[in-house]
Amino acid sequence: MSQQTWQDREGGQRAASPSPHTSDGSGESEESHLLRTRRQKLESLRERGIEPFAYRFDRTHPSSRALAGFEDAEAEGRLDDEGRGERVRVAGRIVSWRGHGRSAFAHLEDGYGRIQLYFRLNVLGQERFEDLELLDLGDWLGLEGPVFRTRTGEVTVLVESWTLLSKSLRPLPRGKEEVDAETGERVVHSGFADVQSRYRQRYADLAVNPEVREVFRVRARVVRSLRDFLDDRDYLEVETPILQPLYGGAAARPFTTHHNALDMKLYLRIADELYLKRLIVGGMERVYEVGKDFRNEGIDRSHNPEFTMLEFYEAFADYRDMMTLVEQMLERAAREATGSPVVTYQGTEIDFSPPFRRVSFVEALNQALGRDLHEMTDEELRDRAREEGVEERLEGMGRGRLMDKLFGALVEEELVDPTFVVDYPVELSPLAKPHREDARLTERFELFVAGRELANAFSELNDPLDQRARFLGQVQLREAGDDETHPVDEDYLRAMEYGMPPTGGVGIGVDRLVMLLADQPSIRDVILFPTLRPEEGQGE
RNA sequence: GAGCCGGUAGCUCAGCUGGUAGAGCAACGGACUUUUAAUCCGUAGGUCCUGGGUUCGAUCCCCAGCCGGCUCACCA
Repeated sequence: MSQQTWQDREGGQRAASPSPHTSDGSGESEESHLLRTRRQKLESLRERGIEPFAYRFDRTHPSSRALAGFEDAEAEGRLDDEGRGERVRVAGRIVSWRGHGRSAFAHLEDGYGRIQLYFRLNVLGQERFEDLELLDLGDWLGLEGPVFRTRTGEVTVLVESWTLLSKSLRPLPRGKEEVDAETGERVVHSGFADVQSRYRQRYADLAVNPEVREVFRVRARVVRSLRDFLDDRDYLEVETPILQPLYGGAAARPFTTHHNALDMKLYLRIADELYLKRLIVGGMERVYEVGKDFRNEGIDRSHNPEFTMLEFYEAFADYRDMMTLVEQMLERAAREATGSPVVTYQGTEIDFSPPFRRVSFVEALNQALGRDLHEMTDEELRDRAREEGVEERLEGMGRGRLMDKLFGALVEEELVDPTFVVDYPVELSPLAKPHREDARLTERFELFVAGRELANAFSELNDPLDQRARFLGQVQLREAGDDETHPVDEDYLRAMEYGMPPTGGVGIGVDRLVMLLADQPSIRDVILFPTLRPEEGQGE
């Protein structure tokens, strides 16, 4: 928003009828005015010999400890004659300011909370008190002084000296808030609410909305809990390629990129699966990986193009063993993230206490269809999918995908409490072992919670001949027009030919788990920097 | 992708049947040495998302587009 642009406009028809509020070429936007004012303060600070960007500060007390320390001292009668507790050195960002002539109150926010500051002319001296005029909301300050309690009862640092740690040159989009005297609720009078801006400028969102920081603390606890759970069971954490010459392990469209030196096309992985199972072949009996997968598909409140997946594989286990593991793992994650296995998600209680409900894929779908799936032709399935409002082009879609679409349309949203859907049709699961009792099915389960898929697992297919046949079946589907089929991976087949033990494997969508445990409605709320269209003038 | 809702000051939002915009907070100047949504006096700040159209006149009505949110459908 340059001055030039403004003048160009003023030169147009508007100039014919100038209003008293229209500036005459010296005009600048409010935003640039705010920025300019702060830069001028920065210059003034330097002129007064104050370095606006410090190197370090010795903090003795996080705000929370300064508050607690004073209250302890007060309770134990350790305050001095003037009612003051120990001297503290605190540091943080100025988030409110109330000037009173020869004194001023402010609030300082740090990573542990907030504490009030009290500045007085006769404590700081004329010069240092006047320097305060060059401070702004958002500045980082280090302060030293004794802690006391004000007449209105708030524990406060009486500032005896202060150091500017970093000058803020851009005002934070901070609103005002108060606590309702009657209800005790926090009322935000205005704030940083524009969803797009909050994701785009997550730094400002975090700075202004403390509850957002808490979401990401929960996220860290969840991920640590998952790792601890597996580490406790002698799993080894590994890292496998993100850049892959061939993608696989899921039905999804990949991102592609290019390596210049090798002059070759590379894919960003859509799943960790095939590499982790190669490790099982190699004798690493229990492995897991937490990392980003990338799928070149739509974005909505439960899908981000890059997302975090946990996959773990255990030799000598089958999918029933893995169900038990998943139950235990999620119960622990819920407890460690929220303190209870029962969490409230968007107003609905969800209980992660084992055992989870189990329903058969075919039975659940048969019930929803009112017919036996196995007696329906592909064409009947397609017609039914169309009736149920599946709006995709169904023509090239194989039988498996049709069933999956129908299941998604008819059954998934009913699955609120953690529910294992078990024994998927073989067409849907090219990497899963055939069911030991019904060759039309595979030993596979998906876990649904709150109507969304949270985990996917199977008794891993370890017969290389069967695996090759399944891959070839996928090729046929691709030729029929399905663009989310699994490609043939010869290297993976070679690995399996060396001999792969029976193995149970699980994939868990970590972002979605965090959504549940942090009670967040959108995946973007649990990803610090979600994928967004670039701002104007950036990117392509 | 479809439907609904929205885009006005740095932030949060008003703006009547069409007469070229207001408030609170933030900012700036002033008063105020225990305030806490501090208060009081004053000042400044706008491509009303973009482009067309209708009209004497459009923030407002019409059309198209861009961006976002929600709901529905789908890939974890």
